[in-house]
Amino acid sequence: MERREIETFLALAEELHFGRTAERLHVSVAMVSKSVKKLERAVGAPLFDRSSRRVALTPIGSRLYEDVQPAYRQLLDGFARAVAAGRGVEGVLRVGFLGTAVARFVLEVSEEFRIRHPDCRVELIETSYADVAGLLGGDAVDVLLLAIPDFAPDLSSGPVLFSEPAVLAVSARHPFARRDAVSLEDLARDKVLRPRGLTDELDALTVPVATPAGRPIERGDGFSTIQEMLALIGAGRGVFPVPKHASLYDARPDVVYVPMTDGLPYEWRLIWRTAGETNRIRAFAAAARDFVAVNGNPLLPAEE
Amino acid sequence: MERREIETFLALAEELHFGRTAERLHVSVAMVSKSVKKLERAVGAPLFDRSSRRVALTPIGSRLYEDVQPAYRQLLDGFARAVAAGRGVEGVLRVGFLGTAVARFVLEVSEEFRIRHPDCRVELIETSYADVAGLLGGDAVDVLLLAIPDFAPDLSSGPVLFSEPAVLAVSARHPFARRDAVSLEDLARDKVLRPRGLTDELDALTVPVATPAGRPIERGDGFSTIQEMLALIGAGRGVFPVPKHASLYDARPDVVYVPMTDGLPYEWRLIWRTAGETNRIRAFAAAARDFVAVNGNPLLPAEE
DNA sequence: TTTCGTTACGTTAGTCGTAAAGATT
DNA sequence: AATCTTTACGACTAACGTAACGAAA
Repeated sequence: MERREIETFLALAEELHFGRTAERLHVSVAMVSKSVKKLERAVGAPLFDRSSRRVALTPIGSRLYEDVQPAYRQLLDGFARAVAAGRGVEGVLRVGFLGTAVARFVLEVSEEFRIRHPDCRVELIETSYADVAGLLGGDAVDVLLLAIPDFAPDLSSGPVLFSEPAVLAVSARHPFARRDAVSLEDLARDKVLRPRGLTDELDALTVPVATPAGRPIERGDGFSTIQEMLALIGAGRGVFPVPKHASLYDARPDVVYVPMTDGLPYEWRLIWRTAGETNRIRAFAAAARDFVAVNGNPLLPAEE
Repeated sequence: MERREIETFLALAEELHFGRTAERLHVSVAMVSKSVKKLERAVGAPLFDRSSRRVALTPIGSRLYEDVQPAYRQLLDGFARAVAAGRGVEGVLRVGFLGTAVARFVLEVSEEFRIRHPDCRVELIETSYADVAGLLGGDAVDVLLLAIPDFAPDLSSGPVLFSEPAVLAVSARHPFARRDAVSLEDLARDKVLRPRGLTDELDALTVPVATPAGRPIERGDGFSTIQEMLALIGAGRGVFPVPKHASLYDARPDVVYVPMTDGLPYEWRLIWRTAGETNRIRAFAAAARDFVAVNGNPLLPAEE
């Protein structure tokens, strides 16, 4: 009972003519004959009553058709649905991002993506630090724009889309506020705020746990949103390294952004579950790659 | 989406382990890997999230399983039903016969058949001449015990089970009644009764339409049952050739059976629709063949 | 180091189309 | 004679297992 035999049986049961069946299936007439014969051999009884003038279903063949036709249809439907979800660039793609600033980038890439693939709707989902791991693991978003390198073995990431130096957000009254630059080493002199809900591992990837010289970098209050973080900074409760674009998008009188000399650069890339990779994701990643190839870092002024 | 791929997918979705899946399907682990990969390639997305330590369904894989599992089950059920109807010797076999005398033979063969195939019920259906063509053509019986050679191109027949000479049933007051024998030539001197509902072709096969010398053999009144035929004979309304065993089983004072010198012998065999041939039929034919090989003609006294 | 999934490769079996044959009207 | 199904045969593909390899704990 192979797929080809079933398809041949169903087609012949409908056409009742070997020639037309062969044409419909794009195979030779000989193959139709052989496939039917093989199925009949497997069943142990003729399925068609045929002469060179007439082709008709036997009672057993008729019963088999009634049973198999809907089941096979259902099978094809299920398969088609899986293909649409996997290969087809249609349906819905859920793109997560972190912070309102990058929303602009995601929006512009989505615009390009929508032009290329009009059948695929894009849902933009702003997420908090706490959800970074949860969202991807829990199948709440398909792809996430992050500046954190691969942090889990079952995740894949696209190429670096754009890179930014780190700046340190400090209170306007903080001693650092008057300096031209700070280094990682300086982080040991204050407390670094901590995004709430992040695993220790992820937190360490965002901000090192020790300075290059080996001094521990202490963690301070937790926060859930960017705004909350900035409020804590303004109140002098600690410092936090952010990508440079934040100095443009999140300017506040009580917060100063000081360039970091040796902070890890923020390398933005798309991240998705390896096991959940689909054509939609590949297409979105391609659109993002192509977008930055033309426009460069969309969050910072073009460099001369 | 081949059968093997579907089975592998379903088995792996249930086992979540390549080794056990391979064992269950009696294939190598390599084949499981390749089949799954091929299906994933066709779908365009991973169906399993797997490492050397863990195998889990992806959302797309999970959805595909939900869709495919019941459909495939239904497909197998339909196929199994066809196999049971065709290859399996189980279910019901409807055996038709003509005249109560041969019922004894059919009964004894059924007895043997039942011993060989306890899962198959046998239904005995006595039929009238009128139904011979209709019963077989209309799927009312599966196999029929007849003494008429192949009369339709889409019918098959087994070997001759037993053979009997023809005798002519005549009225006890008929001139033939005192003769030791009659010939086909004599049939032109009276009217031959005609089974009702028989096609001309079938009627001609039962009783020739002309004598060897070319004189027409006229047909008389019609009858539907053997008893009716005998009543007409007794009343002197005509004659009718019957197999010799009728002289033993249907003896009546007003009817005399005269041996025919050149009548076609009655060659009893099983007949069935070629397109409806099943293992049940083959098995019943085999039982009948074996029965007569041991017992000879069960309707006549054993010859010395 | 063990367990488990993947890749490589050579053998084997089966698929397929062309063309000739057989059957039916 | 024309139409339609079946059989024969040769080229080719892919299915399969063994064994080596790679990754994970």
